[in-house]
Amino acid sequence: MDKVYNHKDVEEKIYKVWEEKGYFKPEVNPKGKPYCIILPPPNANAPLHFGHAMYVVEDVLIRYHRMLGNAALWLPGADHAGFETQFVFEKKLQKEGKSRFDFDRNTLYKMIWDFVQENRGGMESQLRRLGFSLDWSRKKFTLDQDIIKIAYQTFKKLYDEGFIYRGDRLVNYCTKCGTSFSDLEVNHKEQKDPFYYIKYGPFVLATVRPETKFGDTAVAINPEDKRYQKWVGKEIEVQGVNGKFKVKVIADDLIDPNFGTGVAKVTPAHDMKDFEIGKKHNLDIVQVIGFDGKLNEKTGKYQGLYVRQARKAVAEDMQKMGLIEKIDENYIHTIETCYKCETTIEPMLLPQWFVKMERLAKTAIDVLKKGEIKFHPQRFEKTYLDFLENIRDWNISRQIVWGIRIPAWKNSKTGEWVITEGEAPKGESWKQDEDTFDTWFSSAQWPFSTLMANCDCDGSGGFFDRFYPTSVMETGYDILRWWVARMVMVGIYRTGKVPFRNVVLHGLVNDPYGKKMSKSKGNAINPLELVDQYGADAVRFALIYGNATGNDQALSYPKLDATRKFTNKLWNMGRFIEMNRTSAFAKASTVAKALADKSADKQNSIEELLELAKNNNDREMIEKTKQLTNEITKHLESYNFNYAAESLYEFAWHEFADKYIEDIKDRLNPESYIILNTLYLTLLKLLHPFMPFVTEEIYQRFKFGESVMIDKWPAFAVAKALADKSAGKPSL
RNA sequence: GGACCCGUGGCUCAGUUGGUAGAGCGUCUCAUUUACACUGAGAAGGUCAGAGGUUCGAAUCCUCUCGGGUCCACCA
Repeated sequence: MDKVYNHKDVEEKIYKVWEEKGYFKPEVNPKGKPYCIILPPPNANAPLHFGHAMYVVEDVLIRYHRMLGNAALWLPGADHAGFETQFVFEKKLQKEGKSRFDFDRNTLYKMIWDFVQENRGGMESQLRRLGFSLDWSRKKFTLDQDIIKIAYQTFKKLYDEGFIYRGDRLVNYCTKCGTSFSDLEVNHKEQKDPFYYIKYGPFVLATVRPETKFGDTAVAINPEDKRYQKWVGKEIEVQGVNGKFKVKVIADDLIDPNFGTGVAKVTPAHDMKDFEIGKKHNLDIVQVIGFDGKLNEKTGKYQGLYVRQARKAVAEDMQKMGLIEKIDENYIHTIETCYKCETTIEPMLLPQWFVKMERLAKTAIDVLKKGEIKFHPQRFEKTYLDFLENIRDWNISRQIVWGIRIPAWKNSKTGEWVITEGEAPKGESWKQDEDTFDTWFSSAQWPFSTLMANCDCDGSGGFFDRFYPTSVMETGYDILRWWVARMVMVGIYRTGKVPFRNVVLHGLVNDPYGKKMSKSKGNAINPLELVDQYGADAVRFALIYGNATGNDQALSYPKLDATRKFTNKLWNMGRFIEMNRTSAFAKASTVAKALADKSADKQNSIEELLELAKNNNDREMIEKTKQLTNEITKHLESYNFNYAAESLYEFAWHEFADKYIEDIKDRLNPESYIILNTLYLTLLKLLHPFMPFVTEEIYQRFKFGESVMIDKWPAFAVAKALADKSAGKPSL
């Protein structure tokens, strides 16, 4: 063995062998209990960011369970990331002086498809570099035909059972991106805007949006408000910039009598709350802003102006006409913006496909309360419940082409809608809806759709039957609502079972100064650069060590240095043991020599070793290793990865190397050597889920090519040894 | 407006059911050329943000305050 461990000589070579030998497949343990994690599918089009490196937690779990003898399946995939990807692609088009409107739907789709295919391999090879033991033979893409088919079936089932409606409802619309969004995709931002107190018939009312006045169809007050009660039910005449108009005065308790003047104009077509009021009171809905973000023909001379321009123009004209009583210039309120381009969201009346969420949410709440699903750390249950208990219907239509086109056909003659599993209805005059599904609609089905779309090639039944519900869903807490909660709802709906038993959430990896990494800020660090520099094992260990599950962490170079040194320490412990092999047996009997050849590397149970050990320090070390094994097992079972990593680090370095090896140096004999060797191999096994490469490299050198990856977890070995013993098999 | 997280030695963070404060890096002293200088032995360094409470005992539980961050929210 070389003096220094060099990860560059080891990692790619080992990964290749693992993959070629099929070690990533659950078939490695054909009779094992199924254990399954579905990888949160990264965006097929984008390189990995640091969040993805946190999937190391999943690899730790998978490797641990594989060593326990489970049929461990970690299923990879890629997400088409509908809107995200189309957004990136449109930017590229823009640079070339083109726009999406220059192409028809199919051409555009094909162009994005090719664009994604070009970039797709990058993400997969990056996951390999991190050592992730993913079963690549089972990988899926959200736009695979079989996955699409399953999404269609789910949509149809939802439709047939009354969960889907086409809503004439206000949606969050970004006039720049040209699509609507779900409520989750909208950001809220505080902003200072002029607050106009305008004369409105007999009233004065406050508004930030005088330009929507053309769409007013009522004036509202609180029913308890004595000041204005006499006007309720009456029609009033209002002087506007385009002449006089009449509106009704209504009473609604959504109006806060203490806000502004206690009077509000109601513009159902352009305000979420006004829309609610309008529905209750059967008000007309008059749209005055178009999908291009400009005022329309109903606004007279203001037609063609963008909202901001129109606001200014209308306010100035009102000022001239003496219709403004005062302007509060320091009014701070919250506006909605597009999470992608930051344009102010315009609530728009646009028929969209909605999923009724209330009943679905209830099932997802129930499974948590019944304990069928558990969160680690538990505090995230609160976020989950908060979302589900206040859920609103989910707009799943997007006005983009990159995605799964909604399988809904409208009859142009009758206006009737037909939902299918993808095939066009028979007969003429059917036209398919132009919209595609929200990406999260297909992502929400990922645990079951990936498993349904995988057949089990040994003929023992479908993957779905075998691996669903999956064991663990591990992802960043930032997509708990977007993804985890929706997977639970849709999973239960479609299959009758929870999609996973445990949810493990990891935190964000921030830059070394604790700031969120982002491409636009220029502080994003590519995880692969660190893998090059420190080795995958060190990067993996650094992400787990010293950071409680679910907490954010700042990337730390000193920590990476420490973990890299740790890989070298492990290597040199091995080097010491290897170098002393011959000398330890030099004066030994023939039996001992035989052990030196092969049997010294044999898996021994702790109990067998204790029988062998005559030296008290050896006996103590055996006990300590046994304790460590139990401790690590316990920590992994409770998802306390950092405890496990810390215990391993402390034990390996300061107990095993600093004390035990130093002590044993001067008294090596065949017995003590066997103990040393066995305990060291045990340690490698315990470390393997965390540091797969260095442990594998050493293990294979010690065990003549046998792989630690598919060897058994020490606790298992202990139990097995005990069983063998009671069955009368000889020890050693 | 609501919720959550964080505030522990110079820095980054652990601290698992409450039981005399821990790690890595950094600093200082010493040792050794050793399996490993990507080393070993040892040292200094913390009123655990602040205040109050529960308790025999609180970094840990409760209340409040201050500071940093995140998420949710239809006040026109």
